[in-house]
Amino acid sequence: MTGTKSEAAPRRRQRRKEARPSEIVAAAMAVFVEEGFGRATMEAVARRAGVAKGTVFVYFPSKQDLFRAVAQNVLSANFAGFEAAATGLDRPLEDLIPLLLTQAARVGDSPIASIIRILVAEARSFPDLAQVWHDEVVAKMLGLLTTAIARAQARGEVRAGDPKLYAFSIFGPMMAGVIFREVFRDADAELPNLGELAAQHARAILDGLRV
Amino acid sequence: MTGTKSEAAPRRRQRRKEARPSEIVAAAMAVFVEEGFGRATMEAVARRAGVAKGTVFVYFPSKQDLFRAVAQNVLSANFAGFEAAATGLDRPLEDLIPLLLTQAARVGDSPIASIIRILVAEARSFPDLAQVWHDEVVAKMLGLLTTAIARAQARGEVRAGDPKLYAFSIFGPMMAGVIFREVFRDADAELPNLGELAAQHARAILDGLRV
DNA sequence: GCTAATATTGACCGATGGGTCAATAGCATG
DNA sequence: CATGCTATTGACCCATCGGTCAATATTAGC
Repeated sequence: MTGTKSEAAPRRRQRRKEARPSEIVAAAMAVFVEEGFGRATMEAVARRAGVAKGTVFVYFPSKQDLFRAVAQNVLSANFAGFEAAATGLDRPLEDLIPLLLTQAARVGDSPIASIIRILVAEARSFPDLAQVWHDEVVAKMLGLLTTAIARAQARGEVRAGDPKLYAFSIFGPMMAGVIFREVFRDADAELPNLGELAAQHARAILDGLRV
Repeated sequence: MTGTKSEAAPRRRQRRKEARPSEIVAAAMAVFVEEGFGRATMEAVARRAGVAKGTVFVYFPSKQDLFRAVAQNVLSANFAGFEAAATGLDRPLEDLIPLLLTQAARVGDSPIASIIRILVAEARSFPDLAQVWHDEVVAKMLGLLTTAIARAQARGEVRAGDPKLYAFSIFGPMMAGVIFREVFRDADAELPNLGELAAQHARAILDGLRV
């Protein structure tokens, strides 16, 4: 920022109305991931986006709105595949569960994990965001899985029990693993390998659910 | 807070050096639980403790230190029982797992759940706290469980596989349930019953782990 | 080029809240 | 009751940061 006499010295201003929002959202995601919501500043977001602070407020009326946009963006971009992946609700759980858990394992190293952490942290401060997140992502996935389990029960493949709670039995360890890695990434801790966890847990829980 | 003409109107000041720290920690816990770390103010903590803001700073040099004290207090108070409960490492997993999961279910409605949420949220901001939490609580419990599983494997009761990852298979769903309830408590969502989850998951995962 | 329209800027504002400290009130001691 | 010690107070300080807006640079149209 200081020294080095300015490299290439491009125009200081540039009007690119179309590109701004996505650029700002991308910058905001990076800052939120690094700093969390509380410590992240709009100034930092602006700097990262190569833009003045005022510009950010032109496109996003408040910090909360910006955060909403980031969350929306990340979630829609990365969870879209899930629904498609699980369309075959009637396929045997032997196929569905490993598929879902492998998908979940990929989440571990993506920005989604950080966004999830922040959402967990700030759910109380953004009740409506928590609601949207629940309705658009969590309830859908949970519903999908629950339905698949219920059908497997109807086919006599899975033991009796509340299918919704079985859904927790299935994805819970992955969620725990993702959060564990998020929280203790910088601590001196042995982090679980999510791929192995997915494979091993899939085998165990499948056997456990059988009649 | 206003009105009602002041009840009992006791002395405005009172010197109780011994009692202050614990009172302040208790008040801080309530405020942190309600507001989260970011939104909690030292003023609110002081008011809740029936004390001036300056007094809080006499006993806790900074907001971070206060938070540290709260976390330390909650964790040590409530997780002490776990170790004792799991002393019988060689008891069959059929006993140990339901015991642990039932314990975990109790966590769901205690302040621990909120503190855990905040710790998850702020782990990046308090690296040393995350380290302590890991070393004092998480690693211990995980180690206990891992050892128990490894011994069960040695006895031929549990299938092959990484015992540490099996530990995630066991407690992961409970953690997911606790966090789910924390995050969506105020959302329009159906919250899982932790007691039922503990019982049902214990049965399923025990069967799944068998050779 | 000239001009109108507007995207962009960054200095500025006001509120918030962590942290300080000189003054003060309660207590112990003789 | 006087006195010294100190626990307690709350007014104050000031850095931070979300948010505003009049000025300005850039672009498009003619």
